[in-house]
Parts: sequence; C-alpha cells; structure tokens
Amino acid sequence: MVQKRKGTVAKAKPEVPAEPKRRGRPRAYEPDVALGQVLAVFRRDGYAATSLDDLSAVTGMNRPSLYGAFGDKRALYIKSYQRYREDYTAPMVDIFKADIDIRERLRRFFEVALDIYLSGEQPRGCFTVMTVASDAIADPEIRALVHQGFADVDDAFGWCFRTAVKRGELPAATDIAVLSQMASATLYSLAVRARAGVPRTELQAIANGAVSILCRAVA
Amino acid sequence: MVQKRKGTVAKAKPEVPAEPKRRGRPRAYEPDVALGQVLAVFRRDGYAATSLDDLSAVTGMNRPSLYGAFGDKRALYIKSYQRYREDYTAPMVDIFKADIDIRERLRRFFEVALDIYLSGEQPRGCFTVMTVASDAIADPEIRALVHQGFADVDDAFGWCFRTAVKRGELPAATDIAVLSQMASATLYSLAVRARAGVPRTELQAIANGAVSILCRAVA
DNA sequence: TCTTTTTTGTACCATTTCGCATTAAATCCC
DNA sequence: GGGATTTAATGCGAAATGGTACAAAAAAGA
Repeated sequence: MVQKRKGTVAKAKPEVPAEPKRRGRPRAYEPDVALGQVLAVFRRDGYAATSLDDLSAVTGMNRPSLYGAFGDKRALYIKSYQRYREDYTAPMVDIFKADIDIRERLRRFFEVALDIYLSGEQPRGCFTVMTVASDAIADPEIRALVHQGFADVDDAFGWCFRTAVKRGELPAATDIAVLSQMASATLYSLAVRARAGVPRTELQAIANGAVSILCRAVA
Repeated sequence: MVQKRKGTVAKAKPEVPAEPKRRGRPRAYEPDVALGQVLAVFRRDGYAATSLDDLSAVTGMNRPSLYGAFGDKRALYIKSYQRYREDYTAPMVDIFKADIDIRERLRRFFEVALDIYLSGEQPRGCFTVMTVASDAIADPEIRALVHQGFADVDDAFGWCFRTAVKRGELPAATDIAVLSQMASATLYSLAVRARAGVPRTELQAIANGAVSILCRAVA
C-alpha cells in the first residue's frame, strides 16, 4: 500500500502534474512502476517467450487489470519499448551537453550503453536488437519504431562526429555518415556480445578499440 | 516418394556413404531436407514463437516423427543452428582461398553475408543474433555455440587482416584484433538492419563504408 | 507366409495461454 | 448513508502447446 498524503494540505502541493482526484476505487499499482517491471521481463525473455501470466506475476496485477491498464500483449510491448527509449535518452543527452572531445564523448557513450546492456543480474542487451530478432519485427508499427531507433542512434553519433569536425578534432573531409554507422555497428555488437555473456572488461576493450579506429587521423 | 535405385547394381556405386539397407518401414522424409525446412522456420520466427506444429506443418512430418528423428524442440533448435553454420561456411571458405587483396576480400565477405541475411522473401538476419536475442541464450549449451560463433567470425576476419599485413596491404603495426572486432560488428549491424527491412543497397553502402574505414592507411 | 523392425498417423493428456464475463471491493459525490 | 464509478479479483472457456501412447503400415529377413 503506497498511499501518498491524505487530503491534508492538498492545495499547496500538486506533486505529480495531474492528479484530478479520481472517482472510483483507487489503483493498487503505480502504472509507471508496473510498466518498468513489464519492460524488465520483456528484456529478459523477449516478446514471444513472455506470457501475460509472467507480466501479471511480476507486476502483482492480475490479468484483467493489466489488460485494462495497458491493453493486450502487443500494446504492452510497444509501451515497454517507448519506455525503454525514454529511460535511456536522459543519460545520453548529458553526454551531448558535456564540453568534451570526440574520443571522450564516444567513450562515455559506449560506457552508458554497457550500463544499459549489462543491467540486471543477467545481461539484457538492447531492446531494439531483441525486437528485430523476434517475430515482432513482422509488425509494421513495431518495425517503424525500430527504424526510428536506428535513425536516432545514427543521428546521435552523427552529431558527435560533426561537432568533432567543427572543433577541429577531425579533418573536414571526414565521412560522417560512415563513421556514424560504424559507431552504431559497434553499439549493436556490444549489445549482442553483452547479452551472450561476454564480460564487461572485454566489451570495454572492444569499445576502446572502436574509438581509436573511428577517431584516428586519415593519411 | 523419393526412392533412389532399387537393388540393381548396388555393389559398384555407394552413392551416399552409408545406406545399410534399413530394416523397417522406410522414412517418408529426407532428414537433411526436413532440417533445412525447420531451420527456415526458426530463422523466420525465432525459438519461442516457433511451435512444434509449425515445424510439423513445414516438414510434412507429424510431431511424433519429428520427435523421433531429431528429439525435442531444444534439440531441434541446436541441430538447426549447427546446420546453419555448416551451410554458410563453404561460401566463406571460397573467399579465403581466393588470391585477392583485403578490400576485395572484405567486400566479398559482406556480400555473402548479405545473401544469407536477406535470403527468403522476408529478410531473416543472422541466426546467431536471433539466438542471442531470445530466451534460448539462457541455455548454457546454446550459449557455448554462440560464443563459438563469435570466435569463428572474429578469427575469420583476423585471418583476413593478418594476410593483408603479410601481403603488405596494411602496415605491420595494424591492430588486427581491433579491426577484426570492428568487422564483426559491421556484420552484426548488417544482420540487424537487414532483418528490420533496410534495403540491400543501403546495407551495401554501409559495408562499403566499413571497408574503407577498416582498410585506410594510418597517419 | 510369418515374424521382426522401423516408421507413420491418430488420438490423447496435462498444461499454458489469451481473452473476457462477472462479481466483489473501495472510493467519490450527493 | 446511498448511489455512482472505477478498479480488483475470481474464474470460465476456447484454443494452442509440448509431449507421448498406441495401433496401423511398410519394409526386410527367415
């Protein structure tokens, strides 16, 4: 039971942006928390291997509540995917804001990625890769999300390399598109190897090697 | 019905290495063919989303026959994985034997990979990546196969770069391990994007870009 | 022809899965 | 307090799933 404040000083403190004093029986769960738990299971087992009972168990919600709150399994997966993306854009934005050179920026980028991929007791990898590798990729809406994910990552790296060129860290003739896709490739490779159980030190070595190749001066 | 020769000139021509005139009712299927069909379904839908009924349907074998021939679903998956690896080592070996420079060798490597990843009416991607991204990766034996797959690919690229150094195409100081892992990363990236529906021309551009980065002379 | 051997094909079982219908509970508004 | 409203909880039902038992079929060998 989570009850937050009981109608004492309600007026002065809005807390959450909108809490319009709902009418009926109060929810026994926090939608955000539940979705986070759902995401964790999807990340562990993938789309097909996850049953609604699994999600019911992990959230403590029974199936009808789950259904009422989020919709069917497909809707739950899509919401989980969006949640995943939201969760991990914040730490990435920090890296963009930092006044650092391209090597350090890439290093931090891969470091955060490894945090994500290795989270949990068992390494989870990347939700996007898991989605692509599942039968869920046959779904047009999900495929569109994945494509957006690709583009966002490519663009993020593109910004990094473009900024590096502006700062004079890389030559003007740098092929930004190619480097970005190579950096993205490194990311997917880390995701795959991480989920397969490759230890973090080894993954860091791969990331470091990638940085040195991607940032070395051309002849 | 496939019957090959009936006891006419059996002695002179062994055809298949061992066909010891089996005793009971003849099989109504060709194990190799069936396993190929099983592989195709696993590649399309992944481990969890594939049911024994699906496999029964595609092979034309009923479930008990399937079970008797290959074992349970897990055994079927492992055998499919091994079959996948076997199927695609031959074309790779050809690339090793060819007397070509590193750029051409990598180009062909990625070309064959794209043939694999884009095979079928719907792009299938890489079995290894699909396995990693599924819940099957929790299985130690399957995980061992995946790790072997990683190592084999890294080693194959390693041989390519080592040979290139020997041939004077790359400087002696080349970090072969790093380049190999980058090439592997490119491969996984192609696999992921291919399965997500990225068109071949775009994938080829990525591959070409990777080749130019991996083979450019250092400063 | 009759037995033995191997596979096929049908049927079955226990469990899981998804989805929904219905009832019980908890809160707000009057 | 009484109705309205929203959610929780139980449970049903139809279909799918993995796996197996058992009898029929098709071949070889005696």
